Amino acid sequence: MSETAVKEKGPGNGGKEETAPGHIRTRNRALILSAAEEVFAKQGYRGATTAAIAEKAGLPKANVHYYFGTKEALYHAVLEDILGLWLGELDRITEGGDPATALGDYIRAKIRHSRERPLASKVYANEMIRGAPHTESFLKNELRKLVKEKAAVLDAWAAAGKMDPVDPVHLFSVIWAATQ
Amino acid sequence: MSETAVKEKGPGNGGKEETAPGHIRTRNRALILSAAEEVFAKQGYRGATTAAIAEKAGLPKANVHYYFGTKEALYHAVLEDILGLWLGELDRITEGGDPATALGDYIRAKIRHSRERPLASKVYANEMIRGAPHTESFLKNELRKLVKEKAAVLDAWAAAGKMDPVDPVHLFSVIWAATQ
DNA sequence: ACGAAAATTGACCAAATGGTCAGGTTTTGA
DNA sequence: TCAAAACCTGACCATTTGGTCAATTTTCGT
Repeated sequence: MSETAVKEKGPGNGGKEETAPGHIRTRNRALILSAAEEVFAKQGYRGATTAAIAEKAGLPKANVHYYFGTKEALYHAVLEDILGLWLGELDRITEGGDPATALGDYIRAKIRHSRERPLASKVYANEMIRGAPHTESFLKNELRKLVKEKAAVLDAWAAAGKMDPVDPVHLFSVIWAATQ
Repeated sequence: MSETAVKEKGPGNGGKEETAPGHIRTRNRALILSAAEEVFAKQGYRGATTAAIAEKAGLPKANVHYYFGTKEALYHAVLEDILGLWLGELDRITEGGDPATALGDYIRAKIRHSRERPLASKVYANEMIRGAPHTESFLKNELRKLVKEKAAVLDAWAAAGKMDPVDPVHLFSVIWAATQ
């Protein structure tokens, strides 16, 4: 066919549109991550298929692999999103405060998150049922920095006699397990 | 090879052994169900493979299919075991008692079950995450009788003004969801 | 406008998996 | 003892699934 009007592309391109550099990458990754969260939540890791995720994202399967490589890596990315969000709430925990109050606040915030983003919560519930095979590696790598910060706070509290010493990784695991 | 001693069979056959009629069937089904519960618990429905279940049961895969037909049917049987156990505890719920006490007792018993048979609990946790696709059919078929009995009790309580009327299926679903 | 980089995707694989089956062995009941 | 029923299982098979690739188009920086 002779191509007369080959303009018109993906989703509703009116006239003006963002022209950011990595724009497409950003949008598609978000699209895929969102779809993946939903499918992983409902089907579990093995139950989720890259094809299903791709369809839900409105993209061909090969595109999913283009952006995330493997299913494993995609799952990893989804978990990173979730854990990052949950750990982000830890900002409020500082040496100044008191452990009981701070942790109480944190747990409340965490429960609110579970309500507001139930899919994320379900993904993590599945992860825990399987024995949380990725979580430890996470807290010791990607999120190590944040964990170390908060570990310092816990240590300070313990040193000040405000609480018993605990392993932060273990503490968060328990909290997350309890707030499913 | 010329076969000299073709005796010796499956698992450790010493000398004397049970001779019940359906003995083999009973033992192997139990073996498979137990293995299946473990694998379904840790891997979820899709994650569980019939090969893994067979290996854990110490039997060839074809044998698993011989006894249970399909993976779906095996999963169904595992769920039936679990739900039967949980509903069995309902014996204590009779019209004589008082709703708050009886349900309180039941919930306590249910929580104890979760502690004593964590695998069963995990299987059901997975089932609920996926939206409990089998549960409704269960309560309306295999376990219908028991459910109807208890529904009668609940109705009697409601009629006697001891409690608000509720749909029993919904009530149990909520309790089970809450006691994960 | 133009070449490089990024993005897209249909067509393929190899491996994994649920399931089948025919032929053989063991149990069981009479 | 003997035939029927139950049991066993290696070898297959069809489908599904994660993943790859090369050819093509689109976007981007200059």
